[in-house]
Amino acid sequence: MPFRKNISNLTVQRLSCYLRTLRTLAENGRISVSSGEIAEKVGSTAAQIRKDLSCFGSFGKKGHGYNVSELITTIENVLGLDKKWNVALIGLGRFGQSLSVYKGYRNETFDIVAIFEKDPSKTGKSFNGIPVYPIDDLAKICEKKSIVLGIIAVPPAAADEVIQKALDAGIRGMLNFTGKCGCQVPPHAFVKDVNMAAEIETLSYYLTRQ
Amino acid sequence: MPFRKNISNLTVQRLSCYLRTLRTLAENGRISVSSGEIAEKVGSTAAQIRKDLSCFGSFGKKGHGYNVSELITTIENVLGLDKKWNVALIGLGRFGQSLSVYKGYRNETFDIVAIFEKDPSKTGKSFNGIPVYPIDDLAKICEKKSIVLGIIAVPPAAADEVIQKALDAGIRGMLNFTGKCGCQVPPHAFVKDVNMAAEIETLSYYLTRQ
DNA sequence: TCCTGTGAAGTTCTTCACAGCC
DNA sequence: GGCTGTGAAGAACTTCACAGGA
Repeated sequence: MPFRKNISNLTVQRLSCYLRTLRTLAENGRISVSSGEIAEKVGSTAAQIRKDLSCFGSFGKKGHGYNVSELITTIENVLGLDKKWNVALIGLGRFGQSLSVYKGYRNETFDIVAIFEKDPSKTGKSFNGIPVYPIDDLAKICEKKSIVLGIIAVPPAAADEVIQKALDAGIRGMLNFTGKCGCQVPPHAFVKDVNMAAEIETLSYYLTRQ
Repeated sequence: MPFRKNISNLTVQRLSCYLRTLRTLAENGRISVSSGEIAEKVGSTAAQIRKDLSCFGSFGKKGHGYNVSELITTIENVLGLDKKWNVALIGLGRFGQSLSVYKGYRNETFDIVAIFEKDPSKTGKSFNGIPVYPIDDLAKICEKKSIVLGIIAVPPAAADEVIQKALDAGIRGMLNFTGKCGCQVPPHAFVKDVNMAAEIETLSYYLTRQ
């Protein structure tokens, strides 16, 4: 994979969105697509799409656009989706429970293979077919199951402590649903804050100031 | 509220994060706080905090920092959180069900007062204490209950149609959990895409390319 | 003619650095 | 001394515009 430029954070996020659109196109039997058409479907501009795609090579055909299946393969490869990621869910409260059943991501790529929970009454059994372990077993199980991704769904007050435990267990990427934002991690690790309160408060702002 | 500058999208999102930190400080009895301390807690820089706050006035005390409770009140006012928003949840599949019980946002500000669902076997009763209506009643109920915010939790293929219905019903702000991104809406309306697949795929990228 | 790929220009966002005030 | 508020500088991102290939 020729990485001709640094791919920015924003570009990475958009690639994921392009990918979804391309998969839909592929399901509908489409062979090729132009940057303008992708732009229309994802609510962006043709120039933005081309700039983003140009970060990792030139494989469009001038005058004809991009080959849909080739572009899907390329983006999957860039994003590292061409392998399977074992994921740990930490926290089996109400939101953790719902995340364990939510399949918004592709199961063949991201698979929750272990759940960790503090409350001993919940551990030692399965939830939704996934074994539930005490949180103290994090390091042991993560190593055994090759887990490097985590979904953190504990209360905000426990966020820092749990994230630290996850780091110690070798988890290097986390989706943080705790609501606590900006938790510090070392440079080799990544935490993405997913914050529904912030999202809905942003809407409140726009509806108020308009 | 003196709006001295346009507040950018990014600033608005950060305000929400500052607010959460400030509330925690207030609960701990803190009276004042410096931009540097907020920055440390949210993982940002002091200059960024000051720039963001300067958008809507100057109320820090030089040499002393900001008054915590005053800043909370101001940010709540800026974000429009000083009133109650009635919210509609559209889609009562598994993820919709979990969103209806998830209280990641403040209930005194955002209150789900109606659920809408296509499947007639689910309508006409309550779920988690919230009445479930057929989706065709959207306009009628939204007007009756003064609903202008919506949480969309239907399958991606239905996203465009449901968002259009919500717009027609007078809903002007939506959290879009469908996974379909970039749905077009008129300029007076706002859709925020919340995309767990994109978030986790971004992590995959960073762990792969490192 | 159509559409890509890409420098250049334009815009937006962040960081710097310091005057000013407590 | 400590910390805010803010122009100015710098960095990052987006859009423009056009050369060039199919």
